[in-house]
Amino acid sequence: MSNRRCDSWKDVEAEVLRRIRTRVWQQGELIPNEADLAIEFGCSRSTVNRALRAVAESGLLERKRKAGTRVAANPAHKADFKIPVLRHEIEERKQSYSYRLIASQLTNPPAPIRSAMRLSSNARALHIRALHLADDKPFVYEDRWINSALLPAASKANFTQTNANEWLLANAPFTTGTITFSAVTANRTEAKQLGTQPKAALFKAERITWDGEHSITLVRLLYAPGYNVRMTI
Amino acid sequence: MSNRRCDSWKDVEAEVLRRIRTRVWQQGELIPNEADLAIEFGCSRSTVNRALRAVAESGLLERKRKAGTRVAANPAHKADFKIPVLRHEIEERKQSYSYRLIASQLTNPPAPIRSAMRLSSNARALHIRALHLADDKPFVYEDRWINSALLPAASKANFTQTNANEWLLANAPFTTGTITFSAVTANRTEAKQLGTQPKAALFKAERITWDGEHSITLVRLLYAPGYNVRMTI
DNA sequence: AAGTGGTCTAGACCACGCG
DNA sequence: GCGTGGTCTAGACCACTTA
Repeated sequence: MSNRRCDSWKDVEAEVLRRIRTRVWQQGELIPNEADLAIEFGCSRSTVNRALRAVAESGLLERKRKAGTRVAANPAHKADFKIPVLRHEIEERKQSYSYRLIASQLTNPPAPIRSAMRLSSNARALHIRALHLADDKPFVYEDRWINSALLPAASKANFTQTNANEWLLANAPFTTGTITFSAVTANRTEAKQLGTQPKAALFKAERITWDGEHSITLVRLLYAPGYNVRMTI
Repeated sequence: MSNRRCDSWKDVEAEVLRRIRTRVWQQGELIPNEADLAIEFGCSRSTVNRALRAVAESGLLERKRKAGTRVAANPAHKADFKIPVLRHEIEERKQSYSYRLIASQLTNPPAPIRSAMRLSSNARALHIRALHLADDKPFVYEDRWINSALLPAASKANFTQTNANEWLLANAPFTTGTITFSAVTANRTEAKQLGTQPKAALFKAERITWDGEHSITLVRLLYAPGYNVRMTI
């Protein structure tokens, strides 16, 4: 029982996970400190530390200096979500991707947009509407604003060929931001573009990205009926 | 330019991120190896390693043995999503949480459910329908199946007092699974329960969790109109 | 074959936060 | 105060992958 040799941090991690799952270590309970575990597992404290940190990151352990490490009382389930590039998402389904620009104009955004993007009241932004198609059927309706003060080149880009998302990936990568999912009812324009009935339930993803204090883009994506987002816990 | 002292791995990480953002290191470009960076930053290779691993986990760097480390060509934006416990989500909005059990019965699930949960055709499962309320207004309609073969205790649990999610957290923690978001149109029953109009667009979250090869629970949550899920990129 | 990241070690010091 | 986890170091060996 005592000589559980673990030669790598993954071994330690696996053994720790086993003890949590089988409740050798109960929920909320304090587990031995790193030094003792290092002795028990026959490895160095660094190795134990690496393993415990990994498990803690997944939410199953809570660690505090001096207080020690305990099994999470209610394990915060986390899911990891990778934001897909539309083209890839469609091609992964073995459908052909295409793209159609509907409109593109430099204009003063309405107040809610200005506010969300922290733009001054007289600022201008590039307003783009476009359609992404899978096998020539409407897949996503995109309504986007780009902060043209921050990205003047955007006004000159040709968005009939390149879609805005991919242009931004190449020209303004490495951003932070938030993404919001919700369900909305299609209005007449949206329904028409997506080829569905008005009042259809649509999945909506809204994303705003930042370069430090400056907003880069605010985009609303409306997905054709039947779409879903899947994440692994 | 050369003597960028970095005393901690967070310093190194910050400097690396700065170089990526300001394009000192271009997209797709190979960056110096760990040993060289350690010299440049005046720290040990372990410290550099720790920092680069952290950045790579966030998707901005791609690392391969022998091939070296390069700035990601198209930075896979990842978002981290923590699955909220309904009670906490509501209480964080400073609303009062309450819960109402609608029905609970042990029965043979329909084929799609059996298939998703990998249950045999004659298996029985606990079918629960319930309502979660915020300030006494319907917030979420829950339709859940619990694998009673795996969790016989569930059949005896009193789900009029404790909601199923919290019961499962206490009795079947540490699971894996998938979660799916979509938009649906409310049917008559759902609309009635949530106090909305039929055909309203509702946000739906469907989650299935596993204990190894055995399904534990399949739950469908329908949120009252206006709900959204937010994640940080 | 050789260079790169991946990992382990033993030891050290430190920062936090409980009592 | 003092035990805990957090981190850094210098050195070593290994595993993978490309050239």
